[in-house]
Amino acid sequence: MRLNSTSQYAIRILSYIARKQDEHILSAHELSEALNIPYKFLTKIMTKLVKAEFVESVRGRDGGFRLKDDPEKISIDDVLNLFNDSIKEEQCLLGIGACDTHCKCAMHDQWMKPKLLIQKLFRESSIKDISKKGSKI
Amino acid sequence: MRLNSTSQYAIRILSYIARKQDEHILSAHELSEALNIPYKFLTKIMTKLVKAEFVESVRGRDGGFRLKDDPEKISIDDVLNLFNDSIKEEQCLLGIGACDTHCKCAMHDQWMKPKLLIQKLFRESSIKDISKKGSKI
DNA sequence: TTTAAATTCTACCTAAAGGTAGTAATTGAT
DNA sequence: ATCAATTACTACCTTTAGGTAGAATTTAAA
Ligand code: SF4
Ligand code: SF4
Repeated sequence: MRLNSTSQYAIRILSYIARKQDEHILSAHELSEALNIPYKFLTKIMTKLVKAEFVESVRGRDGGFRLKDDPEKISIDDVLNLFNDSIKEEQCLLGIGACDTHCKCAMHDQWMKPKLLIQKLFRESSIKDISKKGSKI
Repeated sequence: MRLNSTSQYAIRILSYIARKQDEHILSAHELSEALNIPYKFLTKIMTKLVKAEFVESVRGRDGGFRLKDDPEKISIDDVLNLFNDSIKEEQCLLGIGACDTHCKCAMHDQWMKPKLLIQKLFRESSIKDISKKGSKI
């Protein structure tokens, strides 16, 4: 019952870039060290973020990464979707799925509340929100 | 962001046994077919449930499984704990952990609400609750 | 006492997540 | 032109979750 590591890394990466990119462009080495993410694994995530057009890369010496869009335009849910890790409408607690109002497990209704809260949290939080000064990434 | 298959299976198994055990003892074959869980995988889960003393087994011909305790005494959280799948106090959204009130990510406070709701749901729901007639398992 | 239906044990297999290694390509600075 | 710092690409490795196979053990009934 947790986000997978790759999604967690991706959110922290984007958030860190958002916070620092006005000072200087961010290299994979800096990101790896600052965020304590294995370098080789980080570069793998970066190429996914580049292909998904969340960030754009500058190759060659003095290269690095910067956000392609404004950080308030990227929601957490957008990022999670890239890694198949968001909470979908049909998300089921017991893995049966496709139940309806007449036939459902006893936990279904209680499961809706936290589920909707999490969906809302992911959809309404942007990378800008979580990159605010003073907050941990 | 979901329960692992093994936990889901275990909850459904216990719930099914709770509902049917007054009629007859439940064999692995019946459970496997009724719940659509691969037979060999189910028997593996059953031995864990036996060792954890959620169910007791009757070996040999006409054997099977029955609950060891009253179904209202087994909470969903108890079951999830057996499979390292419950939501812990320190459960973190971004995987950084060990943050405090002064230093936390921007999502921490919003994450508390759904997290507490889910904890409550798991702790206050028993196998009896979810095995009620008319509800899917 | 044999048989068949059941659980239990040990060992293995497969797929996915998480992570690593090495090399090629790009590019600014010297 | 060369070099060093950088991203991009391809391929592999390790761990964990999920699942399978087969034989051993137990027991009620014929
Ligand atoms: S009723 Fe229960 S089993 Fe059915 S879809 Fe909802 S959570 Fe899943
Ligand atoms: S503040 Fe954020 S990163 Fe820190 S423990 Fe809470 S959820 Fe995790």
